[in-house]
Amino acid sequence: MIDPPHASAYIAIMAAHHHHEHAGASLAQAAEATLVEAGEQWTDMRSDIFAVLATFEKPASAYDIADLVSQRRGKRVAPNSVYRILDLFVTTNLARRVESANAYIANSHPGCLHDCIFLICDSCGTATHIDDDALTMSVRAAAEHAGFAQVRPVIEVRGKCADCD
Amino acid sequence: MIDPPHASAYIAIMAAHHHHEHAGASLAQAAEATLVEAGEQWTDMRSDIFAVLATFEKPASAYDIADLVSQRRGKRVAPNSVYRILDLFVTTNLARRVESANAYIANSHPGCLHDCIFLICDSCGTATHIDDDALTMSVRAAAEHAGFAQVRPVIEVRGKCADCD
DNA sequence: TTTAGCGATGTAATGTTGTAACGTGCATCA
DNA sequence: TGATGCACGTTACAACATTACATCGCTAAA
Repeated sequence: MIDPPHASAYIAIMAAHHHHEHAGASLAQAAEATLVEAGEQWTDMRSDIFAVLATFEKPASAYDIADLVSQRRGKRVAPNSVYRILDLFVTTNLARRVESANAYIANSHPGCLHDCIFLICDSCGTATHIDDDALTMSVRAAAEHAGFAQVRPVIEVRGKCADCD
Repeated sequence: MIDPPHASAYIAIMAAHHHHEHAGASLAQAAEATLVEAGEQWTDMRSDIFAVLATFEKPASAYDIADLVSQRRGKRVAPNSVYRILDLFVTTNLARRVESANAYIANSHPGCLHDCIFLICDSCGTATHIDDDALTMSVRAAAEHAGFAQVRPVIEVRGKCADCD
């Protein structure tokens, strides 16, 4: 009477569900296109912040980003400004906030919107993500069944990654 | 080839899976028993902090708790002390940290350990939780499949609750 | 060509959340 | 009675986030 875990289901999905995993310049281009598509401007500041964010493979705090962008520009950029732009990125799906790390990470496939599941290593801090729409849809369904609307799932898993284990 | 959402599955579980939902004095007793069981002391300070935490129906920040406990005792209790005890509560499963709110909430059924899914209303801040072991096990399985160990899922859903919707 | 409006960014201050380091009091037990 | 261990106190600070307001540059209407 209790469903088995969905391991087999998500393997099938991972195989079935292909989308572009951008990196480097390709990613920046995709990000720019997405922002413009959303009616927003792709400014130097936004470009720099996205570039810095994209270099991280672990979630980056707004302050980390502020420091690096400051270096890059030879002029102090206040956390404030970074937050503004990160918020924009999050709302336009160019970046994600990792709640359990108070930090942000670039979305490697902007334009393609779905909930994703982050895996964050407690040792090395690196984050990967997996896309399992069946699973995230189930979480949404459960929340909606409980009377929630305008649902935004936050699904993160802390643990030890394969390298650190 | 893609599993349907598990709405029906979790309904079955909610019906099948009964455990005590404590409240008030009963909850405090259960908390005390659990702490002692874990080889820890149930001190006045811990009792006060748990009592204050349990009065909230929305996640409470360590600072909120510090203020109320300070009032209750007529003497300033530093956030520091509150954090120490909250950490203890979290490790002993008397309380949970709500990552997306940087806050804590009493576990209404300590002793019964499983991952739970929090629903937090963006309007009124109230939090409820649902227990869907099939779903949380699936999340665990997905993370483990990706090579993660010592997995600790963080599953929270932000949205509008039925009252605020 | 001014100038009013608007969006993006700068600046400063402040608020909130979380930790580190070290000291004190108190119980237990050799 | 002195050593040990644990709980808690105190202070300082680090990290994360927001608010309010100023400035800059572009563009569109006067």
